Amino acid sequence: MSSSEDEIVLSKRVKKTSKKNGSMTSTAASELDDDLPLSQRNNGVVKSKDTSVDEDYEEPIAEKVNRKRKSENGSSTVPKKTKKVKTETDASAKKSDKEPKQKRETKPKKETKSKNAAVKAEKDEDVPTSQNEEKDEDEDEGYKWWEAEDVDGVQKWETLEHNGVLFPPEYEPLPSHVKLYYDGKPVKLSLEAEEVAGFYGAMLETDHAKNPVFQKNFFGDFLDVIKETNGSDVEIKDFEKLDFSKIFAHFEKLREEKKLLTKDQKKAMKEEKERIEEPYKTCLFNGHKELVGNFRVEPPGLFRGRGAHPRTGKLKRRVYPEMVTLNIGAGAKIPEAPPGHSWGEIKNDNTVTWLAMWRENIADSFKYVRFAASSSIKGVSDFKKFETARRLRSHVDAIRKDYTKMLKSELMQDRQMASAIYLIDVFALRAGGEKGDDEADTVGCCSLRYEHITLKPPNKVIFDFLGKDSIRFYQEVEVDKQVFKNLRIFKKAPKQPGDDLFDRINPTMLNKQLQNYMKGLTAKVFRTYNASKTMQDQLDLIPNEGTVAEKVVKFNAANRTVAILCNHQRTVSKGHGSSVQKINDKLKELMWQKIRLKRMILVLEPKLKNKQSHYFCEIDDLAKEDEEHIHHTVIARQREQVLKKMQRDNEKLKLEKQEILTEKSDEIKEKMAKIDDLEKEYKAELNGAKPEVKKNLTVEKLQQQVEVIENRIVTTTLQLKDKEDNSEVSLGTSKMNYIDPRLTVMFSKKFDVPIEKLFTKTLRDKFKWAIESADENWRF
DNA sequence: GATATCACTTAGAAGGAATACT
DNA sequence: AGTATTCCTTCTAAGTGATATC
Repeated sequence: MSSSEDEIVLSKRVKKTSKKNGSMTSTAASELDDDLPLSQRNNGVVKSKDTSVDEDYEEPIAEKVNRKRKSENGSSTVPKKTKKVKTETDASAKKSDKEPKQKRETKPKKETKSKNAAVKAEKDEDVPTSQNEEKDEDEDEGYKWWEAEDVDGVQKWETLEHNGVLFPPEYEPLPSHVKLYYDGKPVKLSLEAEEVAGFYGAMLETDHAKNPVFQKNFFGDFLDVIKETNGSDVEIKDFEKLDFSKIFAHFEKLREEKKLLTKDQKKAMKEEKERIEEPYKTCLFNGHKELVGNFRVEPPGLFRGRGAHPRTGKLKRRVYPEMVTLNIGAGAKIPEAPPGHSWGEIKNDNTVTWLAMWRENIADSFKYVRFAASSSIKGVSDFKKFETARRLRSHVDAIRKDYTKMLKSELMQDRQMASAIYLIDVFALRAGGEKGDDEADTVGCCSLRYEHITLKPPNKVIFDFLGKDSIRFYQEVEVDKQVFKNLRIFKKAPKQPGDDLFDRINPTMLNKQLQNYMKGLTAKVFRTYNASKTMQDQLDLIPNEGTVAEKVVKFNAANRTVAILCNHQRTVSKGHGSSVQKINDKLKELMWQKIRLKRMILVLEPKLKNKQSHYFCEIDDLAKEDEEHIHHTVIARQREQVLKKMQRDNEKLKLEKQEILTEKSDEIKEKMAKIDDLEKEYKAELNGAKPEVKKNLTVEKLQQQVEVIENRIVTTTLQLKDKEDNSEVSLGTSKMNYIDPRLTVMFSKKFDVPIEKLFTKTLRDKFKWAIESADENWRF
């Protein structure tokens, strides 16, 4: 492809442009050119991975940036692209381009009022948050001790009581007739091995089970368990020869049976479940009852890694009480471990917020049992998160100005730093920490590699990489000229595919840099800030008019803009393609119905065709083949309906022991004959015959019917568009994590939209603090 | 001062519940 | 009334980032 060509062209351009740009830049460029990345200095070519960043370069930056630029006028040097890129896909967002220069606040002081309100609301809930009140900007006044103490997170609670965790039920063996087969022969397995076989068998029809890596990992671990437990009477060598179909069928059957339970049975089961869960659902936190989040220990199973995860399919082993550490108040009663077991460890650590913890065997990391999202402790930290993002408002101009300047620094490291911050700010990239070989290959800003961006002069960049959860990030955008130049330099030979673009910086350094601008500022704060800022801007564009439903639609459109900014996607549901097709077919059929009605009108009053030519102009729009196709589906559907009804009737008749209807019964024959007639009629119409008009119909009645159909066409079209727009965008994540909930509350109050329409029950619980503190004038 | 450890937030998939459709 | 579709919750994987440790 032309990409290598591009590169050549580009590197030529580097020299040219840098010369043109006067002495400053040209020195910079030449310095940058021979300022080789460490990885290359150390060992010739080698792949990236240089964690040893040259510190000589670090010193000057830290110094330089440390200065706080309070006196800055704050005129934004930031590229307007920010907006353009974000909103392009959203029709309703178009206008936002026009007013990005709303830099209302001159002084940050304003926010104190609403903030205090929020703090007050929290106090009503007895949230221990004395520090928050002071957590204000006012940077000039320097270091604030209480913030530091806060960040240290010294003490998170005074007292803590809970009942431990709920373990998953023990393994329930398969019935004796359900077996795994190998090479056609039944296999006798130990219970442990059978359980593992069951994990795979149950998911036989999923995509996971068809993934070769998943299969290989599963198979390896399965064999291990067999070996460990002396678990098989047949030597199993070849995965392909394993037949799980009987096991799969068994689980299918169980699922079916569960569905068929009566209402009462389901209710009884639910109550039983509740009863068992009851003790674990809540805990006592500083004497208050609080909900616990994930009190259930994760059951064993096969690890479902996302994307191309090297370990997907591995056996996630059962967790026993001996592996679990409980964290509980020193004076509290220690819950009893399940019979025959004991806890691994008991801690009384009040500097952390988890109630229990265990080590997981896939990545050897920790799993925690924590408070629910609605708990006060989570609420406080959520509140703080958004307040930190809000504080960024009064620093962001200076930060943008500074990194814009730093884009031209003579130090490679500074240029990388500035460019990275630019990308994080403008395109909402994540920080991008280093990842290991035993994880999926995904990247964020700092871990972007050569192959993840394509440069198209003069300033177009195409991003194409897999981000968190292996979600693809694909965007063609225009960037700041200097950023473009820098990216070109970062890609310069000898760098090649596989090499880090940003080989002089990492998230730790980047965050250190950001803290120089503002305390508590890290890369992720930019996502929160830009998401909430975008939401505020989008909400500002919505006129206060229309029905509640219409306003909700507009709110969702604003929400969608944010989701797109943050690249929150969902995989297109399995049936999406076909359901779009369905709606399209429905639309065509509606069109046909409308046209047919209009033809009928003309049958009654042919003169109208010329009198109201506009109204009738579309009657010839339908292509003959299309019409024929529609006729066909309509007729087929009617026949099907007759047969279906027959079947239903037959079931009743069977119960009553009466004679069963068949296709030869008179009743059915009669119905079918009618449909046959209709089919002939349609055929005749296709060849130019006039449609038959029922006697009682008048022009007015027909016109009314046309109107009804037209309305249905409009709503169906909208529905289709909405479906397509939303098919791969997930609104929930931004609503839950990025959009300051007080914005939603503000919208609810200002636009008289019940909060229930905007927040689900869970979100209302989680954001109680916001619902009670923000009013219709609240601003992010 | 690099690396390991730990604790926390953010994320989409899956499955169940609620609602719409016919 | 039964089924299809959408909405919501649960689950747990996958990030970020601070700190402890060697």
